[in-house]
Amino acid sequence: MREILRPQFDQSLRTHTAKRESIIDAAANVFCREGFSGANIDLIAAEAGVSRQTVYNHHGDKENLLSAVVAEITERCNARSFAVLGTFPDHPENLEADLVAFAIRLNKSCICDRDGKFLRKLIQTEGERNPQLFAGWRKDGPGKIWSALAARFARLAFSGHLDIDDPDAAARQFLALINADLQLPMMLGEQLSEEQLNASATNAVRTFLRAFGRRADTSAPETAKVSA
Amino acid sequence: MREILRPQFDQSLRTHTAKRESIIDAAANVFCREGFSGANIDLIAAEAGVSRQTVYNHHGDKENLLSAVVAEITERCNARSFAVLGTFPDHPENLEADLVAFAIRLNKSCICDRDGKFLRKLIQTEGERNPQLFAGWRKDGPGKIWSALAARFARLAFSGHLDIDDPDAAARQFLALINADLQLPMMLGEQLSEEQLNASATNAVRTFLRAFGRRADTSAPETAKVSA
DNA sequence: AAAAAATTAGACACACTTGTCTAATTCGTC
DNA sequence: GACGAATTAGACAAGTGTGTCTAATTTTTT
Repeated sequence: MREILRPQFDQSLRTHTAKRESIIDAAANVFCREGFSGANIDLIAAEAGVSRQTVYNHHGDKENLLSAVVAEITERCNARSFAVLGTFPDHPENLEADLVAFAIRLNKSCICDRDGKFLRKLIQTEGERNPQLFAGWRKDGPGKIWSALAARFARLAFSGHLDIDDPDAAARQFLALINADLQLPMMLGEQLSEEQLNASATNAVRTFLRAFGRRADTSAPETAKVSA
Repeated sequence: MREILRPQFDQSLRTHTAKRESIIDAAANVFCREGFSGANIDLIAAEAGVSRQTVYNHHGDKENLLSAVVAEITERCNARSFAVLGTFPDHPENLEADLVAFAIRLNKSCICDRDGKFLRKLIQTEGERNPQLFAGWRKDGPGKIWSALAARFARLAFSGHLDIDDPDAAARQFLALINADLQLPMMLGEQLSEEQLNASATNAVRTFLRAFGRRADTSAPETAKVSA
């Protein structure tokens, strides 16, 4: 039933999966724009450049198509989040600048991009009606990312760069702060400019460091090299 | 055509407006649960305890009903927000405790309540398709509330209770912080417990004051009167 | 080139929803 | 009790969307 018996030439496989991708992509766009009830399979098919029957051949019914879309986007989103998490400044040269750059990366590629927007929107519209649809997201998404980020902050605290009591809370607050200025435009579906992303991250990190930065760093920068 | 010629006895008016309220209320619930496309007028009528025809008599078509619902909820939500804003601790006895209590009030009656949830959800689902539907909310809602809150913080800074450069940014960040821990459960439609609200506000205010509290207060409280 | 598989357009049945209409009924007012 | 307005249940037409089916066509493999 799955993609079987197609080992020798991948020409068809390529177009086959290309169509599959195309359908998922179009479905994501339409679901995101119109919601589940408002989404029209004919429109999805047209937008994907395939016939309606092909959509049904690939994914069964509408519910199933939604599941496939959510699974796909969740996976992409999580992968990108962890990739960005890997660029966390564990050994910062300039803590403020490094955290700002990290925040911008995080916002750009995980929160403000099409997939992030799609997931937020869909979780809010369909999350209550269909909770197990997002069980995977819930499990591997925010939970793991938050604690991973908390671990990074804890390490920065241990190495003397930050002064943090509760790393988990600090991680959540860091994420909340870097999105503070973007919430409203994102809700209204506006496209965020480079300047907005920059300003938001800068504001956020400045406040974050006012709260969690080493007090010594502000008054005596030459005595910064302290702990191992 | 409007509600005219009904001055003498308000019995009928009461039931009339009671039905109107009931319809708006039911419609809000159903729109919120199912989205606009998914909402079913028959279901709204049933949930309001009236016949379908009565719904049409009161509000015309579905689009119109949505407008009425949004207008009603927006008004309620804004009114409540400004009411809570009136309880801001302008002359705090215990700044931390007062801000925590204020944050809890704000979350409880403006953000985590049914109306707040409804507005967020609906703005995200219908805001892009129908922006002028939320023009009123946009104009009188967050914009005014944010600047009003910023003015309060500016006053606290002026009176020496806080150390704030940019009151607007501080206000946005305050709001972001007090919601940091509630975002996820709210997205998933979970009911928030008293403990969660409490902990979220406490965490947020602690961080907010670490960032914007008078530095002097921690080390040398007697030299607090500085700036003019 | 032939066989097998996938895709396509179109028709189709079925269900659902919206918004209107009508006739009967309830309700408040006089 | 009688009148008028509002409400109700139900039928109704029109439109829309889903999911299936078929026959023709294209694409891929042998």
